[in-house]
Amino acid sequence: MDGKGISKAVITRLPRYYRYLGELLENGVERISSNDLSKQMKVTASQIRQDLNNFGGFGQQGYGYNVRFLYNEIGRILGLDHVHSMIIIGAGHLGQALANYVKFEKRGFKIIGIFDINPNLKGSMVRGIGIQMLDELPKFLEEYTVEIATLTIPKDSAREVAELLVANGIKAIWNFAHIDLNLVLPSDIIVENVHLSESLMRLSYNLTHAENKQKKM
Amino acid sequence: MDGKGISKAVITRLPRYYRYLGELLENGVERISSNDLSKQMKVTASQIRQDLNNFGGFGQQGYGYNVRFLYNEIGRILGLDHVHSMIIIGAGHLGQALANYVKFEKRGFKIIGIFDINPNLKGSMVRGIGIQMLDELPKFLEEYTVEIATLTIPKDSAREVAELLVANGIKAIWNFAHIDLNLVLPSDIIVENVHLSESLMRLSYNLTHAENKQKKM
DNA sequence: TAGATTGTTAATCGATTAACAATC
DNA sequence: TAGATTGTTAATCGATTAACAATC
Repeated sequence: MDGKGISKAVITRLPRYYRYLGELLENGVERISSNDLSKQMKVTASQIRQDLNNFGGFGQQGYGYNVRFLYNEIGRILGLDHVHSMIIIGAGHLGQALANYVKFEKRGFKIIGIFDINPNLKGSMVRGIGIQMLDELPKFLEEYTVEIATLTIPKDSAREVAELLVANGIKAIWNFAHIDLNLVLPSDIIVENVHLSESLMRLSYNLTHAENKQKKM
Repeated sequence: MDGKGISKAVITRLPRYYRYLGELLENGVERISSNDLSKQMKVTASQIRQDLNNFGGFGQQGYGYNVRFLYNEIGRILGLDHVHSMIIIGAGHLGQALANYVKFEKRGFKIIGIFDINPNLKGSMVRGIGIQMLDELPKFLEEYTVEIATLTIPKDSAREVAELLVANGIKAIWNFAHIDLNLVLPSDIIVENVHLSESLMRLSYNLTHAENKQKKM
């Protein structure tokens, strides 16, 4: 009934369910059947039911699913029912953009520190948080409980910094550097990658092969 | 021998192969076998050979793969052998961060315009490009050939703007808004999503269920 | 109760891995 | 030539879809 042995594909779909349910909730929809939801999301009803039943029976025969209840349950499954403290390593454009992204805080991801190695940035404020130097990190991690470290630094220093983070107790890394940290860090460290250039390459691939794609439709 | 009927999973792996081959190239490695590469990438040699053979026989029995050749071939498959012109819609923190990301240009993604609706931003320069107002977009798209539009705007206006883009000839959208544009746009429009909050939720999921995960190891 | 819709088992489909003949 | 390694077919595994009995 919990997160053991759930396939990656299922986990990837959970946030999407959560998003659709949140919208239904906003629109005042009280209940929904897997069939109706499947039409909106363009997936099979069977998949929705299978996915949800990995975590428990949230529906009711003859009724469907209560939107608010299911929304909350998925939120709980995703760990959005409590606050996650976060730091950002790398106060470049991307790091600052993430720090300024209000929506994360609404979802319970609270940024409590920003670090960089560029002395010119020292003390600069980003959304009310002063940028600190990387060598202040160990002391900071002793003082504050931090769950997630966001890595927005160039690839070349990413491994070294990640190892420093892990040595100081960080358990999860949101990694924007183009390196497979999961292959170099201990296996119990959680790494979630956002590789923007790989995303752009997939787009480029689809653009380049658009003619063939068309044929299939 | 080309991009027809290639599965999404394969396409997702191509940029990763490209990255590893690029690193091998930098390190002066001339040739590599699927077996050696599989050890570095932590995938099966069989998968590497199967993936590559979707596009052609790039190797040689008894020798393996020539690194430079394979690197170039994958680059060509991904469409990185020619320049893609790009515009950014939404000059907020994220849009500006992307505009400032030098690496894209090195890969052939050339940003030639930035648009926003905030009149305060009009004329502001980002990496040498002046921010234009959204109502200047149709004229701009008549004048310049633009392949990709990057959408870094709030979800609420994303659909409308995307439809405007499509109406003016845009064929591919790099979408950072939390909406499934592919479901509302014509099916020949290419949409590549980067949903940061969904990535963060997956991280949160793995963090929340870390104990169970441990057990499996 | 009758109708609707879930939860769950069984069938199908597709992707990954293994095996090996072809060949450099 | 002998050894190495690919390209490709066959076997396995896992994920998706279909079907339906259970039940609200």
